[in-house]
Amino acid sequence: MNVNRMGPQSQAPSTRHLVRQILHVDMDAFFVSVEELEDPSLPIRTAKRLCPQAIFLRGHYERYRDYSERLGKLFHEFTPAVEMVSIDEAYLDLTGCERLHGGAFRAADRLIRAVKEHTGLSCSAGLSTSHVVSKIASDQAKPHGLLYVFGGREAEFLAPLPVRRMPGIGKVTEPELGSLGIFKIGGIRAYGLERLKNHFGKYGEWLHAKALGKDIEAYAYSEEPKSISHETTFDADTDDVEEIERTLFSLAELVAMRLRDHAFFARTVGLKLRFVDFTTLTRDLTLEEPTRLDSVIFEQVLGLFKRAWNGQRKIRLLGVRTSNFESSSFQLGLIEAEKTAKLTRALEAADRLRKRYGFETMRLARGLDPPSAEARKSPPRRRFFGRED
DNA sequence: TCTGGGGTCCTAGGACCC
DNA sequence: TCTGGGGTCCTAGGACCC
Repeated sequence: MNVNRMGPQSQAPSTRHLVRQILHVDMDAFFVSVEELEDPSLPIRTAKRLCPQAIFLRGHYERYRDYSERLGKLFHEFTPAVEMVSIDEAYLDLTGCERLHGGAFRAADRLIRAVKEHTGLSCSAGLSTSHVVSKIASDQAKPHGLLYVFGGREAEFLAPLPVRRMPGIGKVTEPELGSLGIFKIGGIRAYGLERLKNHFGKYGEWLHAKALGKDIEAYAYSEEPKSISHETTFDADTDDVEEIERTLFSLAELVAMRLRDHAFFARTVGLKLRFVDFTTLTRDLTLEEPTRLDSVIFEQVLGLFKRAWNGQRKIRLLGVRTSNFESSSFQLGLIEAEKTAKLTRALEAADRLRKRYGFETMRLARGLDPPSAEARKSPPRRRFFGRED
């Protein structure tokens, strides 16, 4: 393992004064590595080189999630303060782990070895006093390395790096900074807080703090999602109303299922439309009555769609989004409440079947494809229980 | 690179209220 | 009647991330 250190080449640092020690762990080529483990015969490097997106798109999400969960468990053996921020990435707060692990640096080193040992996967990690710096450090440490940035040396570590390395600076902000003569992270700091604020508003403050290696937001990572959405791009652009409605219904089903899974009611439902020419629009609607029912979401989104589309331009992509969650619905009239509860129970039963046998086993009539000429002649395929194989 | 799907956060304007 | 200022909620869009 490559062990790089920023700062004095002395021994591993002490956490005696309880300086915050944030570790960012990032898996190396996660999807590809999992595939290799599962099927070593796969000439995956060649495939990846030829077609970098293919593996990701056709990937095995279940498989990746399994590995991700195993990693999460392993991380928890080091500290209870684990934030999985994506399927292959986590922050661990190692502050004050002196007694248990002999210091954050040693813990980080052991963690990287443990990941390899227990899952066969390799990862990289950055350790510092803040989330931003650790994130950038883990990136610098790749592959299979650990980079520690000593407390007090954060800004110095960041200064020579190109601005694009900073998470939160993308393809729009990079040239904008460039037009101000700022190319390195150190340049952000040198430009000065006031001028940054004049130019970028609140984002200017954010930039300045990040350039010094400081976390600006509390990083209060919440387990609960703020929005749930599904979208799909058609194989061929379409203006076929039936196909559009069928698709919206399917998307509404997927979204509603996940709402019930989280025990959420959504107050706001939204539509996303992308036309042939790639122009994209969104429409939101806030309901009086929060919902988690497929049919309600579908009806509302369909309404939005009808108002937003004049039938002129063909459609490339449709999306259904819900947000503004509440944990319970408003008080309904007694009869209404009973109906809704019944319907919800039925849908939840359907959700359980779907989980067990796959989403396709249980579809409401609206979302199903129309029967093909073949199917109309022959007996219908059974879609309720189990698969046919 | 002719462009997939799931998210987060921010801004800005308008409606509405006091 | 015209005027002010502040606050909240809603909606649309955009930048960015993995």
